[in-house]
Amino acid sequence: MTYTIHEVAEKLGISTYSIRYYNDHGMLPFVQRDANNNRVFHDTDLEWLNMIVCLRETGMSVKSIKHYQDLIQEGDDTVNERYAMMCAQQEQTLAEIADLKKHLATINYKVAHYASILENNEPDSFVPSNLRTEAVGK
Amino acid sequence: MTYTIHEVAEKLGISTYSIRYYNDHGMLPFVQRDANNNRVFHDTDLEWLNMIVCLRETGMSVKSIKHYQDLIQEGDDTVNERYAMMCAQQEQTLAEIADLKKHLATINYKVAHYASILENNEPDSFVPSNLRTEAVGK
DNA sequence: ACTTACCTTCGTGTTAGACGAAGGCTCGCG
DNA sequence: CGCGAGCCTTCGTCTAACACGAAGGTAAGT
Repeated sequence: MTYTIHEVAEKLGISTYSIRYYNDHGMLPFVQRDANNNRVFHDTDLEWLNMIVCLRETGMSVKSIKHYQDLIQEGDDTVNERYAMMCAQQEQTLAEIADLKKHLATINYKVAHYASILENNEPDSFVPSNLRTEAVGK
Repeated sequence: MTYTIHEVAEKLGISTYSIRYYNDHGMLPFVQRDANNNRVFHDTDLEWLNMIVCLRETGMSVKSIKHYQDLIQEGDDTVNERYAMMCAQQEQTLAEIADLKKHLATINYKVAHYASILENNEPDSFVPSNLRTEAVGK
């Protein structure tokens, strides 16, 4: 099964620009071409692209992903480093999730605050400054 | 209690560049100055900065945060819109957490994969291509 | 007097693309 | 046969949200 660049873009929810970008920057090597020089994507390419998307969305830089890809090319001697990279990514992602949850709590508080104002039709201004009521509660 | 820009930067874990940037771009108005024109931050400023950090880290653009700040300035008529903004942010953050968790599962899989290779001292290459073994398993 | 810490404006660099322009293939359609 | 569609290339500009250095200035602390 093969795919065009547009099919891949739609399947993975990314733009054709990004795909070309990843390909041009060595993160997605071995993409074949047809007689007209058009990129031809196989399922393994899709899997790799999926991994790229995963790493990007968890905050890994393009440069590091390229390095990771290079390590894979270099073979089994690099398993240690690859392992370390994935562990680091794992930790970082856990930390980011924790961070987001903390921020979510703040946002939830704001939502509740506004909801109560709207429900009670009770204007927010029994204190002089808006700043006061807008302060982030504990 | 007042703080210098450096104290605030350290307290909130952001750079003085960012603070000046936020201040210059209208997200953090009302920051006072002393006789030497140095910024003087009060606790309400810290609270606001904290909110800015929260919104930024959950993906809101500087432009939108500025808009949110403008809405607050405009007073109680804008509570509806502010409520909508926070709800949107809430949803978006929930979605991002879900996304990260999904990606984390992929990364966990990789970590386990490498860990098993390293534990068994079993090289990864009983198949010809590295690509095969590097493919993201379901 | 000197260092330090702050201020200003100006300008460049960075990342990860998004996007348009120009120029050039090739395919299928009428 | 000519057309448009879809792909390709290179080149180049644009964006967000800062990061950072330079230059030039003020003011306080030692």
